[in-house]
Amino acid sequence: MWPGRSGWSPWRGSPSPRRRGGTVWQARRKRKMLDPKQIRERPQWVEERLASRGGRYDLKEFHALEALKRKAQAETEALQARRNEISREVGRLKANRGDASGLLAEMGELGPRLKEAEGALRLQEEALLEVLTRLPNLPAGDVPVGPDESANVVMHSWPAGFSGVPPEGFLPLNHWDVGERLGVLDFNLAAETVGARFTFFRGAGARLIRALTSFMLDLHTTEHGYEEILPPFLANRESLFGTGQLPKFEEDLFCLRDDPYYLIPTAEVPLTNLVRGRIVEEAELPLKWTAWTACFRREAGAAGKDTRGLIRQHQFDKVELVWITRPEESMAALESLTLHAEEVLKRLELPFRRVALCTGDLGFSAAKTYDLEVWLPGQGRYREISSCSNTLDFQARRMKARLRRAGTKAVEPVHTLNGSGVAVGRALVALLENFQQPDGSLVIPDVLRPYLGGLSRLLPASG
RNA sequence: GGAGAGAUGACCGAGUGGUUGAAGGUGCACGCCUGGAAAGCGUGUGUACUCUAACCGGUACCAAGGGUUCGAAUCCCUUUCUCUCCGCCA
Repeated sequence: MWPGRSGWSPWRGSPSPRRRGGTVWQARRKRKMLDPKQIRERPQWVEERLASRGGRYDLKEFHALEALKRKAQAETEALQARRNEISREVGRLKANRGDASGLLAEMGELGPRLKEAEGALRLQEEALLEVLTRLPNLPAGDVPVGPDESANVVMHSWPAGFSGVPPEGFLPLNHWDVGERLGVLDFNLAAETVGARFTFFRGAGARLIRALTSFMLDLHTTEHGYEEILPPFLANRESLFGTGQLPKFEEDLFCLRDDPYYLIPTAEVPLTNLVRGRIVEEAELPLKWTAWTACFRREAGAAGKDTRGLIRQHQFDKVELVWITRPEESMAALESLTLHAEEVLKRLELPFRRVALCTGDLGFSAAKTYDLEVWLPGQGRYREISSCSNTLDFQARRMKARLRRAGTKAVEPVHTLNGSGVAVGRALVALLENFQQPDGSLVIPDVLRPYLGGLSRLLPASG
């Protein structure tokens, strides 16, 4: 998928990571989230779209700050223009042995004023950006409006006519009971070694994780046209800002103590940032990347939720899908990407449904999101196993990822999309709950058997 | 971790204080030429903010930040990254 002909590579010449907070802030000064012009020119429309997410987004502050900033900019630039003019004239006079003392005197008076103006402008810019970068993306026009997940809309289910009713007289167990009966999960050991929300996978459990991962990556690379990437599991502030985790959601991330790096919460971060700061030729799009990574999340706001089992862990494996597209094709790309994630579940024979998230349930960076929810018979309900989003140009603006139209000089932000294809830990959960047998064994779905040496069934651990 | 060398536009690569946003080349676009193409010739080709109805302008940006100076890509300091050698190491 690399445009090899042009020698384009995201690993060459990428911007330097920023270490200190101040430097990051500097770098951020030029970054946008929503298009500020749009906010200025269509304030009411923007405000309404934001309001549909729920919560309060007061744009009055933005407009006030923006006006102040532009005033400061005009003043500063007028002084700078005069400074440049004087410097040029001084140079000319000196070359001709003329007298520049009058100009130098003016400069002596202008210098401090300029310095002051520049400082004021800088403060205005920082204040403006502080507000701007914390505004979420605008929901797309076809996103159902609603306050929370209760207003999400089920698009379709698979397989058709699936009822979720288990066979007569069979009570499916929770996956943690199945996992412990099979001897493939050990939560206690993890609690001793690290703490809550970690797991040891053992024996066939560990191998199943690996099999699921390989199966997904193979599917996406050989049939869906993605290039496989194995990225670093750490990212710097700049990258996390680009995808929208920072500055607003710092408390959700694990941070290293002695280095300015964070553990990635999703491969979306390193993958999408492959185009950060780049201008991509139109002909190179779309770019489609897939990656397996571990993902790390503090789950700071989830105390007491899903405390048992694998559903909500601080570390989990995920296969991610990322597209970089031209603006006009991103909505079609979202459909393709979501179908690719659905294909994983179909081949694993896991019942699922697709849900369109409503405005109130959208993530910070997303303009439109489909969740795939897999059926968990042990819980008797559907649970999220994949989330596929189109961020439109939101992330692209933050990370200055642009495309140049063929045959023109014009550049514009690309569109970025991401989706799980799918969450590996939760896929194992679904496997354990859906393929458990009344006799305590676990049947292995056909597509995974080649990855497990032909193994077709796991038997309960003896003793 | 130690020593050294570097970081300039889509790419390569000049440039050590004064109309340099930046020579030259490549690439790209348009035109000429051609039956068509190649070659050749000519012209044009950064990003962002701001101003304007538009044209025309203004400002910033030569890794990042700070300093010296009337004036900095160019001098000084700090940081980051890259490369080479040494050390250490999966």
